Amino acid sequence: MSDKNEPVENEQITENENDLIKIRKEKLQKIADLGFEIYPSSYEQKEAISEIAELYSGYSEEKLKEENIKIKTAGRIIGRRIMGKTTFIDIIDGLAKIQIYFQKNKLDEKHTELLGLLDIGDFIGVSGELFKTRTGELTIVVDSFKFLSKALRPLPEKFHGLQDVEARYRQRYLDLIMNQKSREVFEIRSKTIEWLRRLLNARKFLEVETPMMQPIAGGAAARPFITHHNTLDMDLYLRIAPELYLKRLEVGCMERVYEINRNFRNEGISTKHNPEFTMLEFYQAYIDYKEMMRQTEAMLVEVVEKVHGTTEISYQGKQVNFKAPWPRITFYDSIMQYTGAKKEELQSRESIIAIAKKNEVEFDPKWSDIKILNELFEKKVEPNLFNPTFIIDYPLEISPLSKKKPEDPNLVERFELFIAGMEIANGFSELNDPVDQRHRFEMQIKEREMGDDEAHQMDEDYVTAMEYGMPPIAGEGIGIDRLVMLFTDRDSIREVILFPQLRKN
RNA sequence: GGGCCCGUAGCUCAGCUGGUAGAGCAGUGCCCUUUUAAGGCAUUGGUCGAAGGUUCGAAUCCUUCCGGGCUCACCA
Repeated sequence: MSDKNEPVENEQITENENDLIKIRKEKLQKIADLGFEIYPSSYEQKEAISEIAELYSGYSEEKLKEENIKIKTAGRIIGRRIMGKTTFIDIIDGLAKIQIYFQKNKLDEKHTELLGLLDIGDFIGVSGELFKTRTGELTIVVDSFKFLSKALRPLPEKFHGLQDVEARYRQRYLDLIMNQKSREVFEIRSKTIEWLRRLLNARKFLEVETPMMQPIAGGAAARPFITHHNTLDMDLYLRIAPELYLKRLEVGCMERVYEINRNFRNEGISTKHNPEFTMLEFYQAYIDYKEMMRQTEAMLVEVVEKVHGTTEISYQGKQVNFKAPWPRITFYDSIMQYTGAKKEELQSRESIIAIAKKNEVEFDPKWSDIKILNELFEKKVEPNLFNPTFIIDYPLEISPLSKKKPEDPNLVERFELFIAGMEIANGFSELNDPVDQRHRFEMQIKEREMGDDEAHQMDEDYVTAMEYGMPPIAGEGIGIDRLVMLFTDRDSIREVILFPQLRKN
């Protein structure tokens, strides 16, 4: 913190320390006084605890005795049972736990003292033979051990673990030590992303990285974060989507590209929204949104199978069946289906308002017809879409970057994928007509002038790129955090993000 | 941002129709060579989120602020 080494500061730290920390510091000093290195730099060739468990837990007591299996491993102490001349210690390496058995008559005087100076939370390296205790637990009986690092602060309680939600998010490291479930969430998160990458790579997609700091924040309807570059003396926006850059790459004949990274949206925080969130966006030339849906379906089914081992998962007490094919329902049909409205009732403003009232969906009279329809969709349709469902053919007005349907220019070739009532993906046949694109941006600018600060800005540079010629493309964004929520049965996005955004404390 | 709920020992929690703070775990000391939420005996530890107010007296009642959870609004 300070490079001045002011004694005042040291005193303050000491004053703030409670006895538990003081005692642990004294123990560390005693360990040093005994001649042990207190922060040694390595403990090499150690075996993973999870691998030891995997390899040998099936062995019988007799077999272990015969084979004299020597083990060297290391980890953090999370439990200790002292019984006079013997001590049992549990250590973990993040994936698994193993029991270590110390016998005083096998240790020299210095190591006996060292054993007494260990605390829960400390790191040790041990070597010894494997055996099974009376109760059948795989255990290492120590013939030597090494002190590796000290925990000056005590870990949370062993039985209840760390329950305080705020502490679990702010001090995620403690959550990961104490709560195996939490650790598993991030294993599944990693696996999910790994499999998405593998499947895309197998389909000859190229992984790319496009700017996270952009002069115009485009590609989605959202308020951006603003930042400033000092040397260039210019304001930049943290990206709300990589979309317009990835499509510039399509102009550059990169036919299949994808990017997995963070987007930033300066909006409300909730159990389903973190200001920074992870999206997979991918674009493929020469296909349309229908083919994109087929590929999405195939890919997600495979990811679920790889990550979960089955296509049926349980989410918040309900079953979600990923088995293909997934239903495709048009935006308007879905509203009719769940509100009981007839087709002609969705045509005029009066009847749309009547439908909203009949379905007890609140709206602002200033809203456009489309916005009221969208509200009907979100309130009456979305919560019912539990098994994976594609909603297709959205109104033009809310889709400024997608291609019109040839047979109905008021609709676009767009789909959104809903699972467990959550929007998981959004994709469309990409608009590649630069004249139409400029016109759409102009429509958005009008929206912006009417007070919608989430409406899209004009991006001349993007239109210019398109004027050089853009092939037919379909593109899609998949919300990784929400997908992981599904796979881990979590109802809050904060449970699947290691360090979710919180107020400063 | 609105509504409801929460903040007490390192951790998990009691105590809250006002009388000045408790338990379990962790810690410390002693006993214990197959325990596993080990056990037994003893024991340390608290600006009761912060600041005001009411009161003879506030962890408890009131106000404001800080932090969190759920929810509504906005969004993915």
